[in-house]
Amino acid sequence: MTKRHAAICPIAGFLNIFGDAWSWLVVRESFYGATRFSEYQRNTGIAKNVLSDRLKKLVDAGILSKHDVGERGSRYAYRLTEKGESLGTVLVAMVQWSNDQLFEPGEEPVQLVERDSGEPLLPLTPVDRQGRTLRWRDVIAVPGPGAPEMERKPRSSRTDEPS
Amino acid sequence: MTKRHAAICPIAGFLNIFGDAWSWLVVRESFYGATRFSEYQRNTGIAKNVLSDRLKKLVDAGILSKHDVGERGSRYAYRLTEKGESLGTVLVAMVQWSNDQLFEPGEEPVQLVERDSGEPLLPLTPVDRQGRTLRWRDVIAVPGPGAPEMERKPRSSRTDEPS
DNA sequence: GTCATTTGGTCCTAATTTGCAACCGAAATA
DNA sequence: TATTTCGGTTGCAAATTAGGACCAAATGAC
Repeated sequence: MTKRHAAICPIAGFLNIFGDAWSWLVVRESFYGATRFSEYQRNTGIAKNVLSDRLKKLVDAGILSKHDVGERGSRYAYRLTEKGESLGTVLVAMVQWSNDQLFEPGEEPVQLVERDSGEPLLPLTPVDRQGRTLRWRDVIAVPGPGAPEMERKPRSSRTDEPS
Repeated sequence: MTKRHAAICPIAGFLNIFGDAWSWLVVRESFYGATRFSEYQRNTGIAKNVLSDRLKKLVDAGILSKHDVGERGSRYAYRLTEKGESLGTVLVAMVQWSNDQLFEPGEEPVQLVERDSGEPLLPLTPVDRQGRTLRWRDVIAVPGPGAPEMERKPRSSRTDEPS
């Protein structure tokens, strides 16, 4: 994928890496333990040429790393980097949203739990520096230190042209 | 977008709605306060026919609702539904990841803060039912009550053919 | 040593999706 | 009555995707 979105916005930056039908499914498979080309292909059904392209791009983006494993033939393993592992938050947020909004209670195909106890996770919740739980409606986005000179009005808009 | 991913996985379900270059940017604009066709178009640079298509699909998916606003001419306003508002968690997770991994410290273009105090949010953190903070590496996905009969081995794989 | 098999791709073509520009109808406004 | 604005639709060229054929390297079987 060519860079489509101006990188002046964290969401645009995120979508430049993951804003297509397949890249995030590859990330999911990596979290579920897939490492091999054929494994990604079987589990996602993605076309080989597209998978090849996506793996290259995820490696370029520093999400996955590619390792030569000396088994018979030319074999490689893809693994999540630290940068890739740190996507766990986003993955969990997506799974919780889908479980809540896309499936009936009791019909969730996947559940998130603590490894040892099997305890389910509570919904992710915003917390401030004092440790106080916030309501989502009280969380807002404001221009950060690296914001372009023309600042965004709270809850208003500004341009984000594709390149 | 036709349904590409089998809906047996929350991530696949999520990507069936948001797995393209533009839909999530429309969601972002909605969170930032955009309501009008022309506003989405200006702020994202998306082509009109594609925007028209994406808005229809987001309305169909129950993420946005379309309202006839009786201003001059035929004018409509799109607004996030409750289902749409509940995507805030995912949006925040994405923004936090991007700020951490895509920008240098001090270069973040957007910051998440508590509305009244201006306090920055802490990173989203998993918590169990006892209120204990968990480490991400201890959070795992297990088959849920609606899992297909063949169960997924922990951190292993299973098929997810596109339709 | 030779043959077959597996993995991890590349290449080609057809179908689909996108970007872009032109056009259009309804309602207000001049 | 003519003009403007909004929210689209339509048509076309360009880019991207899906699907299949093909292929090289490395091993194991014979």
